[in-house]
Amino acid sequence: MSESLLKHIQRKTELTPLEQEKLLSKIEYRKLKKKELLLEEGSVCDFFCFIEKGCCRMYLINDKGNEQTLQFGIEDWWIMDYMSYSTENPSDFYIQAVENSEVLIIPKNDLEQLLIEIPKLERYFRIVLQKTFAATQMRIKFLFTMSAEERYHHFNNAFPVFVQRVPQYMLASYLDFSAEFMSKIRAGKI
Amino acid sequence: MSESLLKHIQRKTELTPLEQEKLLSKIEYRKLKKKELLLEEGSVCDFFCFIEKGCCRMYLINDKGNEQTLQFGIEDWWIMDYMSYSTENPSDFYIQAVENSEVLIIPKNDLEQLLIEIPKLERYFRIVLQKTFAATQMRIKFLFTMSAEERYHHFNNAFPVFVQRVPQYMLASYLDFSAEFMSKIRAGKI
DNA sequence: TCCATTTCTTGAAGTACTTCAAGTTTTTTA
DNA sequence: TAAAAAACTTGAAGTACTTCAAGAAATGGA
Repeated sequence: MSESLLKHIQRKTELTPLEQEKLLSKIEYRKLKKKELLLEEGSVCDFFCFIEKGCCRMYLINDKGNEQTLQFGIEDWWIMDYMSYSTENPSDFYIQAVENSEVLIIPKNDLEQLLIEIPKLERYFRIVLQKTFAATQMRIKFLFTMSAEERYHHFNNAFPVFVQRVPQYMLASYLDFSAEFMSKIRAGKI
Repeated sequence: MSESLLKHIQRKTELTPLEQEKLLSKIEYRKLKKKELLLEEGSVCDFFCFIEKGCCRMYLINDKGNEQTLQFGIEDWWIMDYMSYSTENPSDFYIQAVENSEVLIIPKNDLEQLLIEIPKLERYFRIVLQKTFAATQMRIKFLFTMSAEERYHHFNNAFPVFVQRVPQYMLASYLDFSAEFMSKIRAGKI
């Protein structure tokens, strides 16, 4: 427990044993059952969340009452509502375990303190965020340039294992089309 | 020149005069004429770019030969292709001055060195990236939940001054609809 | 100040999706 | 291991856009 986060950090920067200990002392380990919520619409996202095992997603419920998935996260990814974290306004989103999962939570107050006490963490998060944003720029490119069917096939090719792990209706909304349309694409009826 | 970047950094972390000097020695100041390109599809984005004055955009040319704007940047924003920067693969994008602009360029090699020599810069970029990503999460929310007309009105309300500065057809593609549809929305014909 | 270029507008026709409703299959739980 | 819940499928009807083509208006450069 917490091994995977330390490893992930160690791949980008080296923490001393003391720094590791300091970090670990602020981390809350949590098991989430499938479908369990880590964040609900209306509450403030006052933490960073690292996924050790399993799969989580961030979603919202739209005007028509349907869920739309904005992000997925699996092992070694961080998942949170950055806007709510930064402004401390209530979140528009839910964060939910898609599978039984194990996550590490760092409360905002602790994290902000840790970043001051362990400047190497700044480097770690800078690198993580830079990669995350790079991936998001590409995602927007795909959303802008590909048809629904193209997005499905592209995602399927790029992350075949991942596609097995999540229900199709969640993937459909992540790719920004309806679950029914996903069915038709898969059946080759398009 | 370069004052605005130092100020921007100083709002988030304090650099010593020596650190400031070190940073400035690696910065290339560039004036861009309206329409001038800073990055072209096919070349590697091997720099970070800070906008001191003016307005730039990142766009691509799609299958049909149309430009689609993925990002805008104005004073005090960074604009680049993070994926190309990180992988050093050729970019899919163009970065272009929308107005006559003044930008600061930090070449990748220099920046990576600076980040090691001046750890406080890690903090600065971590904060910048965190804000940028927060804004992008909201943008995806808007793209997913709002109609074209709603996106237009929302953007207009949120950034009225900015809307004056860019041609409508660029804004239309940024909001992910056609220039013609933008015209119809504005004319109230929808 | 005039010509060229860029940007914006309009309407008509087409299309890539969505929505709805109902039924089927798969998975989970007791 | 049966019942309940969740996930997937199908077809028909609707709609929010796009595309095309042509012209009008605004802007920029010599």
